[in-house]
Amino acid sequence: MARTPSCDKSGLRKGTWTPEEDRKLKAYVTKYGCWNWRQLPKYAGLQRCGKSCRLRWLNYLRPNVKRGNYSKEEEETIIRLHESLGNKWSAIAAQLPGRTDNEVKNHWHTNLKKRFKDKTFETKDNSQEAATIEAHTKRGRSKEKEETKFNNHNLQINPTSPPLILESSYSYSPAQPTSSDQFSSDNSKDNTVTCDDNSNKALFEAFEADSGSFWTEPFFSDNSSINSSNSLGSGGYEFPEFPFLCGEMDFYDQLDGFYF
DNA sequence: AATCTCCGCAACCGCCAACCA
DNA sequence: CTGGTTGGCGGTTGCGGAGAT
Repeated sequence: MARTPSCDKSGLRKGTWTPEEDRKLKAYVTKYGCWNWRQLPKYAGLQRCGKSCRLRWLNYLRPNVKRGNYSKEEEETIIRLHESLGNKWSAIAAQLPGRTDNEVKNHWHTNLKKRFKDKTFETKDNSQEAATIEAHTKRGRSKEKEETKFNNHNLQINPTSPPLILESSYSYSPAQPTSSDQFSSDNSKDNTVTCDDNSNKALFEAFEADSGSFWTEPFFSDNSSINSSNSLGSGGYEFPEFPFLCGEMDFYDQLDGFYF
């Protein structure tokens, strides 16, 4: 199912994430947010590249991520959006609360593609269009612009597609919160941590439920200049020296906004 | 029971765009 | 304007479980 753990030449681990790595990453991101994916593994005590951490968090550890068990409605949505957008998995996933682009993509390739292809041949008697779709799923990324062109055209001519509200998969929109959009992981740019109250609580509760030892197992036990004196920390928890006091908000302001 | 084949999916890779100094 | 850095995205890979032989 997953890749065998190994190391690359620079000593970074690759392959399957261990429960311990998951715990560290989840704990760190929950606590500090993802201020810089590149630097994060270093401070989280992980021997992973930043990209790997980001992917693991977004696709697996992030709160409210739904796994498996696609409903009929979800599958229809994927098919319909794919028909209009093409392989814009992040855009499609944004319309499916709790689903990630990677999972939508996998589900498409493993389940829906065949079904969609069959359906296209059966209902439309439009083999040329189906062939085009089939072809563009086989083409590589170099043909992306061509695909976009194709899909934009398709979007315009498809009267059954409702207006799409495209948004970042992970951005939090106060006006239209969804379960997948409540938590903003993209705060590297403005150095803010945004999250609504309910998801804060859910996030923390979920986190506490499956990593109860976190508060007594620090990332680093040395050089801690910050002791956990906030409302959630138990006595004795030590944080690493905080590497990023950012912009207008300091770290504890962020934490306040993050948790409650 | 052993071996083979297929398939699902987690994770990696490379490219691109945005951002910043 | 330019070059470096970073995050995001989509395509692809390959491990390992499940079913077939």
